[in-house]
Amino acid sequence: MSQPLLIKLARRDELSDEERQAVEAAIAKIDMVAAGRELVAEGARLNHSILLIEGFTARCKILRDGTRQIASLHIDGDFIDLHSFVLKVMDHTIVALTQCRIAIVPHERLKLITERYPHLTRLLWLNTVIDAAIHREWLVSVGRRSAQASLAHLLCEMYLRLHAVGKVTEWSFVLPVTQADLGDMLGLSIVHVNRNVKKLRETGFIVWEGSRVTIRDWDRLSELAEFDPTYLSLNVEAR
Amino acid sequence: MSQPLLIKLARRDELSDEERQAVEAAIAKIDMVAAGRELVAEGARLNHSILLIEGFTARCKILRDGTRQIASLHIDGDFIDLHSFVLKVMDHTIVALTQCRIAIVPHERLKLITERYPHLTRLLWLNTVIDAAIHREWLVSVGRRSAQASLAHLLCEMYLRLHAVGKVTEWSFVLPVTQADLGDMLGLSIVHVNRNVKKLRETGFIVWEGSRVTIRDWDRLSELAEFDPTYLSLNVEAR
DNA sequence: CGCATTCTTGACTTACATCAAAAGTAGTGG
DNA sequence: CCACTACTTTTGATGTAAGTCAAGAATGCG
Repeated sequence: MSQPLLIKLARRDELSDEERQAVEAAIAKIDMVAAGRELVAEGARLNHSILLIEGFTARCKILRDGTRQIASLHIDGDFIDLHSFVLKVMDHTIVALTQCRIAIVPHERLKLITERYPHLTRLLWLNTVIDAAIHREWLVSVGRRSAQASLAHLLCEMYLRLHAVGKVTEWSFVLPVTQADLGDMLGLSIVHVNRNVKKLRETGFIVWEGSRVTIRDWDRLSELAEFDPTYLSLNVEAR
Repeated sequence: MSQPLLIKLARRDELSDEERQAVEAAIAKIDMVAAGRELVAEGARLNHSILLIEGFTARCKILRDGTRQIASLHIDGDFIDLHSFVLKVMDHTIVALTQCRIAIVPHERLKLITERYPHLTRLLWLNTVIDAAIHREWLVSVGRRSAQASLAHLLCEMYLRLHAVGKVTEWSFVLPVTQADLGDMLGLSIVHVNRNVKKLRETGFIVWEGSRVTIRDWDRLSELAEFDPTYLSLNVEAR
């Protein structure tokens, strides 16, 4: 149960021992990857998927003029390119924001899971559907929320997701992203991010020093962000 | 094979007769829904999924102040809330933009498919993963593309998707959305949409009269949009 | 210590929003 | 078939959130 993916899955539904073993058995090998490295390249044709065991990665699309849009952030236990199992050709890039420990899972073994473990298959499917729900929520931020509300929303999301895998202590967590990265997530310029982080700090709802964020007033922060955690599906259900 | 979902699946991988029958057998009943009606409400707990047989629907999130963000548009053959099969509680709303013919598919029958037809399960899974890819592409539009490029990108996407289910004749298709809807898709105001539709018309790459769009210069339109169709996975592969 | 990022702030510009109102289009019913 | 209403499209005038350019300060790293 050191495997954070198992923690993550067990947050959504009960897992049998057999299913836990099936997940462990799917892993072919473990690798370390340095910060800044590209884990998956857009256009690549893959025969394995990557499971993030520890670290932060970003799922992004890069435009011709060099600007980029980050579509989601991933943390311990996220099956970051489970997509490639059915997509075959990747439509986006995945980069490591920090040093990462990853597990390589051959598509052949995932196929076996779909043939033998329908319930586990549904839970993995759920994982990709939650990713889509996160994209939708980000779309709302970029399209309709103010810069300040978008930042607040991101902090609420990361707090809950990190909490779910045990990476929060006393309302405090590490978010190793630069303000340039934040701009690429929220569709904003660096300067505008900087000014709105400042405004958010001035509310006193959070303390944000370096890469450490501490939430001081969850109620008012989530109110400001109009945050509703439903999309993260953080409840145990028979699925 | 009247079922447009089967056309859509067959565009991505070969389907056996048994699988085709399994899809047909999953349908419990067919309903008609009037334009403007809400098909699925945010927060609803469902025990069936909806397959769109004919019509246009929008997947959207509604904010407190009444503004909304549309996260994707759906057409004939889209399994519009297959998500709910694993999510259980919906995080967004689905509205009918036109009159729609829909099929009701009980979750019980989908569960049976996951137990008996692993390959068909992977194809359905692929459907939800393509939805996520569409969200990502829209995120790029809203976050990083100009209003004009975003509009052009949307037209390219809808052209290819409608083409894939046989709803295009000679570069021409019907897109029954108002400029207010377009604003909600691209995170823009009605006025700004109107001005950019005008600019796009002036390029001569398209003709857009009422709800009918005709593409006159695909190369330059897709160039303007920086459109890459990879994300739609419109190729047959063993999945 | 020196170099490279990242953060911060100021000055100025621009894409897009808001407000307002006219003109076009479509559906309804008498 | 026309009159009525409701919605949609279009345009102008003006305001504002966010972008760009630039440069100094802080931070971190070899």
